[in-house]
Amino acid sequence: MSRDAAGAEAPSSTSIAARARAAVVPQAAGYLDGLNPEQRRAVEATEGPVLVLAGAGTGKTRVLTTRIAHLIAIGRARPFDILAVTFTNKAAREMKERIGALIGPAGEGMPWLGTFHAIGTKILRRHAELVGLRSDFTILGTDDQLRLLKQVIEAANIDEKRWPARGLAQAIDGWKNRGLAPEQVPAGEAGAFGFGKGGPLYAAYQERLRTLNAVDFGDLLLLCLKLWRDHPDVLASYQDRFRYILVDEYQDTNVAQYLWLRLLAQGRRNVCCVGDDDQSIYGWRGAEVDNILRFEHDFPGAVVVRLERNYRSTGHILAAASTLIARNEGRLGKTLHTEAAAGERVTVMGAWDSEEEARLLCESIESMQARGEPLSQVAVLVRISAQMREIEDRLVQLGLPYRVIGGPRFYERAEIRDALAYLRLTANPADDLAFERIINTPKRGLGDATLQALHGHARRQSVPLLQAARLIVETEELKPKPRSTLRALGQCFGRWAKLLEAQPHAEVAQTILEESGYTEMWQKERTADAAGRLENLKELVRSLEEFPDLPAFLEHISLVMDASEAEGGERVSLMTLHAAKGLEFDTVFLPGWEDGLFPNQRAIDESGRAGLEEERRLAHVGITRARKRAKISFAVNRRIHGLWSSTIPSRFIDELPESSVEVIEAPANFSYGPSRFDRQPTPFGSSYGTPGWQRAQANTAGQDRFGGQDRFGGQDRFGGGRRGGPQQIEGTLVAKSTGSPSSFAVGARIFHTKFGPGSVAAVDGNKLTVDFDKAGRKMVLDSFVQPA
DNA sequence: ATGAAGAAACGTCCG
DNA sequence: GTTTCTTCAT
Repeated sequence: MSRDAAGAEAPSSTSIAARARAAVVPQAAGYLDGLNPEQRRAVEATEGPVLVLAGAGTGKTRVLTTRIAHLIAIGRARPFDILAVTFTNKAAREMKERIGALIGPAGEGMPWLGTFHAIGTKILRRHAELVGLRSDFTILGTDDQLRLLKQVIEAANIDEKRWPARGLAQAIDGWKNRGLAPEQVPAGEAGAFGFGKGGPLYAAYQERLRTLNAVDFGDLLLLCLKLWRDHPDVLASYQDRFRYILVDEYQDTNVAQYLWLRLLAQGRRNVCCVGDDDQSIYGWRGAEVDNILRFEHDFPGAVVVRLERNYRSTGHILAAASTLIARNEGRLGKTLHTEAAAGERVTVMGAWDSEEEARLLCESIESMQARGEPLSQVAVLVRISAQMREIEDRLVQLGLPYRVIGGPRFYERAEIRDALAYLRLTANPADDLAFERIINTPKRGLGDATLQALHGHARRQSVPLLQAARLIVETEELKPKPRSTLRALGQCFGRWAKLLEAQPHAEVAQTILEESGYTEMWQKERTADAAGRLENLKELVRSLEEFPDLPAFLEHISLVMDASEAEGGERVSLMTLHAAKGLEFDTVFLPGWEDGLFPNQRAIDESGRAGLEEERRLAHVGITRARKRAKISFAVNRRIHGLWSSTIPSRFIDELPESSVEVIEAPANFSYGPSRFDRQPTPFGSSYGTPGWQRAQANTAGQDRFGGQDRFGGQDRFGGGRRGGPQQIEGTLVAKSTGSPSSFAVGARIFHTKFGPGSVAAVDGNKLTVDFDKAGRKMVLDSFVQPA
């Protein structure tokens, strides 16, 4: 009551009492100020299920954080009564900060704000015994998972060449994403891998995990489900504990996460999901758009709030994005609007090939820089990372500083994983995977033969590898040299473990890395990146200091994927469209809008219309990253898998509203001459989108007059090469790929290891267009197929 | 055990 | 075409 009054008083900050109160609880006052009516509704609808459909740039995080602040401020919940789940650590961190800013230190203690995985871990550690684990279980990263799967496959006597561990990992992840334990996998699917052994292999893998006292990422959720199903009392305690549940990015939840949430939400039913069906771009990772589309059905009586007022982009940008996304059928429907000015139109520009596209794009950035635009407000968003190289090359040439966002993650780097393996093994001598990783890193002469012997010994004595090493050196099984090396290694780990009790763990880590010879290994290597690796190791030791002890650090590191990249600096940002979600920039370049690349052919092949719609959402995400300028471009020729092929402008370009788009002609360039646009599509007002045009385009493309890479050969080549060109280029390509044209004829029956049987629909040199019985139409190289 | 040559991938990527 | 992994030979 009195708190509500305080809220109402807040606007009249002239009152002495209000000012005095604000000095004590400064953030409690006025946190609702500045919310628009819809946002306010989303914040104040505290009871029962709520779905907040938050379009791009509509203040989603603000609603989420204000809602939490509100729940605490009006006394509905204490910080530890609230479960708030996000997908990424970054989002969780951000939310913590913003809540802190709203309600002060009171918000610091939100123990249940975190990623699905972090919270799952926390719950599992408390009840590990109930699902057959010890509470100090280790969490396996992707690389460990793969190594383990390889062992499982070999143990089952299956040819790992034919059935790579990667494929099994994908299948298992897929099952886990759908909440399926080995015995729940549908019979039809279980046979999909390794001559019908997919199911048993999954079971064997889980068995191995159990004996290693380890879990993978999927298990963090799956085992929670098992725990709750087998122990209703435990479930009830959590249902009771979480008075309010909030979920960020609900459109990205997979089935397992959905089940996890639903079990918890069945308690008090105060669940608030925030998301945007138009920004669901992780279907290939198991996300189910359906979860958000079905929310009202799953939670009857749900309040649905739409946030459609956009605070980020100008009118034209919003119009372009909205018109585009309106083509999707599977959506709840929102229309973004803004009070901002119309601003600049979205530009669309064609380039001759990807190299020219990169050049024009970077020159455009350069001139923006000259006009005084900060580079930190410029981003280039590509569909696939392979597009990055050409753009990077160009940026380097022009001397424009840039950074790549979402590159290899810190923890995934080899040196970090090696170092972590040392730390893991010190903390947990039973960590066999860590042992295998470092037994011969740095090289110390312990090769396959030694490892084999160790494995045998470990199995016979049923002890972990490190323990086996200590035992085996007392026998005659090994030759003298490896025996003494191994003895020394075993003693090292014993010593380090003791040291851990006596010294600060960061110092011990430093000692471990030095005494093991690991740092020395990189110091001796004089390659360009060795220095960077040593720097990363230092960073690792430094970050260790932020944790109370080594186990806490190891847990953190296994859950935290990205060491937050050093922000700031005047740099152009380069990233994939996926990595761009949640970010915004004044100017956004969107290159590579070509059918096949974007929308990506594979997405369409594998998921049909759903795939196309996801690609369209990706386009929508791309455009809505821009505050002031969105610049789309495409190339007419692009090298795909090393072969030059002609491309067609993305169908998405045609779907943009003409009134918000401006078609830019590439600046005239000496190497082309005035006739360059003769064969260039004019994106608007012509019929280039028609099948006929596309066929015409595809046909001429087969006989390109000049190969992209030779374009700069000068006017001589351009003028003279017009007639002689085609043969020359064709010849080069064929010679470089296989040496002979395809021996397959149209109509021939073939077999492809990945796609199975099919019949040849078209032949182009050594490229075949094949209609596969199962996989549909695909382009493949003839060297990958054999006669059926 | 280490380097060179050959083969295969090459879609997006969080925890 | 480029990169990365594997395999083979030394």
